[in-house]
Amino acid sequence: MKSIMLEDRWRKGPWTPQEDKLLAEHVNLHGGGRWNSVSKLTGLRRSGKSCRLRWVNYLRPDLKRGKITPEEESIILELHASWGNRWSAIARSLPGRTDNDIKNYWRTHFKKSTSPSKNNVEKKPKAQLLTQQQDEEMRMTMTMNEVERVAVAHDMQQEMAYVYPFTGMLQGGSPDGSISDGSSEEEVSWGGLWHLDI
DNA sequence: AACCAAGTCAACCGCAGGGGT
DNA sequence: GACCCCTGCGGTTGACTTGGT
Repeated sequence: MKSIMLEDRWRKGPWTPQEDKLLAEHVNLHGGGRWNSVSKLTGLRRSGKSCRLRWVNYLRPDLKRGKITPEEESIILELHASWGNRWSAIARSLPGRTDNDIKNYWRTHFKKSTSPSKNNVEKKPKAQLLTQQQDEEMRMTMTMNEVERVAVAHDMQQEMAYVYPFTGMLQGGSPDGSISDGSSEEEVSWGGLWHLDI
């Protein structure tokens, strides 16, 4: 019985706009981290893990939406060749993209056609991976060709365009003072899936 | 128009590592 | 030093969408 109640403690499945709003407001007020306390402080019936994932993969204001560009794709290819499936590390080199984005992209675009390079990517102690990662990051910044530099600069511009509407919402609410009134374009990107009540 | 396969994406799970006690 | 808790990561799954027949 008790285990059933414990399992029942956390809600699962797609997030509702209300939950998103609560989480975004909480992170806006208190910052990220301490995810396990989020449910207590907000009343959300979501695990800390779930909250963190939702924030990182969807609500974060600096997220870039839309398709992976050819420039980003080439960066992914290069970094994956060096690092293998270190998605979070690769994501750090692609501002606005999450490890989940990249992982999904890789799976759908490359996994079938090319077997991932496993050079340098055998299981290694984390510390070793970190040093290698730092080396690679250094190398990336030094060897990034001109096309990629332009691409990154371009991405930064695009990113700003994405960021501001969202940060505006998160930091002070949307111009009309609400997360969504259901009529804004934002509502579209907030997902048609979620129009279900808790 | 209906069906099916492939593609896409959000979310969950299990594990490992780090920090605090 | 051992233990516990929290966080982050990578793998996987399942629902939904899109495109082809």
